[in-house]
This record gives sequence, structure tokens and C-alpha cells, in this order.
Amino acid sequence: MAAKSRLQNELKKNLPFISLKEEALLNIMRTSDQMENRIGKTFRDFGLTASQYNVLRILRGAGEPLPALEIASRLIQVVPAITGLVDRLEKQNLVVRKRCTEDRRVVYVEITKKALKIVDSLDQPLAKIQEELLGHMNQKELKELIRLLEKARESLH
Amino acid sequence: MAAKSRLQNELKKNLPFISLKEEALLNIMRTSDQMENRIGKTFRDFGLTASQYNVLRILRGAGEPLPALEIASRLIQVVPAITGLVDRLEKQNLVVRKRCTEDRRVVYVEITKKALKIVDSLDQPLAKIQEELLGHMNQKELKELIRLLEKARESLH
DNA sequence: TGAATATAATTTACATGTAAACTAATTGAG
DNA sequence: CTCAATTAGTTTACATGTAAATTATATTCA
Repeated sequence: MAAKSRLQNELKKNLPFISLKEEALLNIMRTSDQMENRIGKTFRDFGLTASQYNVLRILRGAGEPLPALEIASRLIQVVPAITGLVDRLEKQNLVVRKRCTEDRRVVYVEITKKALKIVDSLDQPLAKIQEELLGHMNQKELKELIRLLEKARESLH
Repeated sequence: MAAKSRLQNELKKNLPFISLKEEALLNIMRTSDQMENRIGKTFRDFGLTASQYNVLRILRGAGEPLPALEIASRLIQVVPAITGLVDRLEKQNLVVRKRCTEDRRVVYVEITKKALKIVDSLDQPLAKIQEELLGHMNQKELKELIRLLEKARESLH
């Protein structure tokens, strides 16, 4: 019924608040967007994008070359994205591709010394930004926030 | 020794989190990514992307044509993105551009009836997904999560 | 063994976000 | 009034995320 539909829309438009679930979802996405944005600026100051930094951080953490898909799975990215990402990192001499000899389908990605220096030099600035972004929350609040977000993600398992 | 946190296991990270702040930030971003991903699939089922849906939802909520930059500001997107977004929506006959006669710099974007139908038809599926994603959290938890995220964003003001 | 599958990456096509430069139109100070 | 500054949008250039198809290699099982 057209009239009823319009009325429903009218009511929806004027509702002072949305459902708690919708409000929570919007809060999660909005907070994430803004934090990513803030952190991303620091990466750009160092000539990296957030994705590029994450690849390098994973490689540093691993302490050894990793297959491309292994990196992709840790980034939770779709497979094709990793190819271009590694392409651009390789172009900047931040990683090296090495074809595996036992299984020639596998491409190992190795971080270079140049990249290690950059990633290391980002540790302090990043710690500072984390302090800037969440320094006003106390330990109890941070733990509760983490708990609630982990619980929220349980629906995705 | 305390068991590794859930996120650490998910990311197969070798090193422990340096700080609660870092863990909280990663939890925020990861949760957002996964929820966006899940919701995005529904939009695609209806021939829309998340960004396109958000533009249409804003226009429906406004109840009147809005200037392009007004839409952009509500989406918290950078200015140039809105042009292409409106281009693609216009190509699908979901919005119409109307140059303002008083101030010819301004472009009003108006939602079409076709688009209104689509957005309306998404209300129920979206409510269902919200239930699927956060239905296992009780009201108290949702309110606390919202409060903590709002507090987290205070540092960005 | 050999065909059917599965796996690791890549390629292609498209939508989007970001930054910087540019155009058109309006405004405001002198 | 006039010209510099501002404002609304667009264009361009690039990095990224998503999906589908493709290539090369490896594995499995009849």
C-alpha cells in the first residue's frame, strides 16, 4: 500500500534514534574509519600506505620470507589484491619475490633491509598516535571495549 | 601464562600485543572490516555498493534534493569521490543532477522513484543482517559498546 | 599412469578513497 | 565597481578492495 509505505518512511525519518544494533554498527564503522584515517596520515609521511605498512609489519614479525597467500590471509584481503601490493613494494625495493624451488607455484616474499629500517622507524610514531587516539581511555575501559568487539565478531565465525 | 587473545590467534601474530591500545585499535578496525564485508554482500545482491546505498539512504532521509557536497560531508568522504559516485548512480537512473539556478556552482542530487523502491526493499534485509551480526549481544552490552566507541572518538574532536 | 581436482598467483574489470590541480561561479574588500 | 579570495564541483593520477576467469603447477585417485 503506497500511502502506508510513505507514512512509514515519514516516521522513520523523524525517529529520534535508530535501533541499538544499527547504532552500534554505525559506531563501529565510523570509529574505525576515523582511526584508520588518522593512522594512515602517518604512514604517508613515511612514504607508505596502510596496506603496504601492514605487509611489511607482517614480514618483520614473521622473521622469514612468507608465501604471498600467507600474507594475504593475515591481511584478510582478497587474493588478487596481494599481487599489486607486492608489485608496488617490489618497485620501491621494499620486498623481493623469490620463487620456491620445491613448489614452483609458490612465491615467497622477503622484506629488505631498507624496508626494515622504515618499519622500525615507524614504531615510535605509531606508539605516539596510539597514545593520542586512546590515551584517554583507562585500562578497564580498553579491556571492556576489546571484550565487546571480540564478542561482536563471534557472529561471524 | 595467559592464553593468547582471540585476535592474536586470528592474525597468527607471533609477537604479543605491545599495548592494550594497539589491541583495541586492531579490534576496532578488524570488526569494522568484517561487518562491512558482510553487509556489503547484501548491497551487491541488490545491485548496489555500500557507498551507493549510503548516498541513496541519505537522500531518502533528507526527503529533498541535496547539494553534492552536502552528501559528501555526511558520508565523511573526500570531495572528489562524490562526483564519480553520483555519476554511476545517475547512469543507473537512481539519481538526477539538477543545477541550482540561484547559485550555478551548486549541483543538487535528487533520488528517483526507482531508487526509493530499491532502498525501501533493503530495509528488511538490512534489519535481518543487523540481527544476525549483533543479535547475540544484549541491550546492556550494546549500550556499553556504543558508549566506549563514542568515548574513543573523543580524541578526534 | 592419466584424467580430474586442487592450489598459488596473476590478470582483468570495475568501484572506491586520497591528493592535487583545475574550472566555473560567487563574494567581499577597497 | 573590480579584482582577489572563496566555494562547489570536476578532473586526473594513483593505491586499493572485490569478483571472475586464467595460468602454471601439484596432487589424488580410479
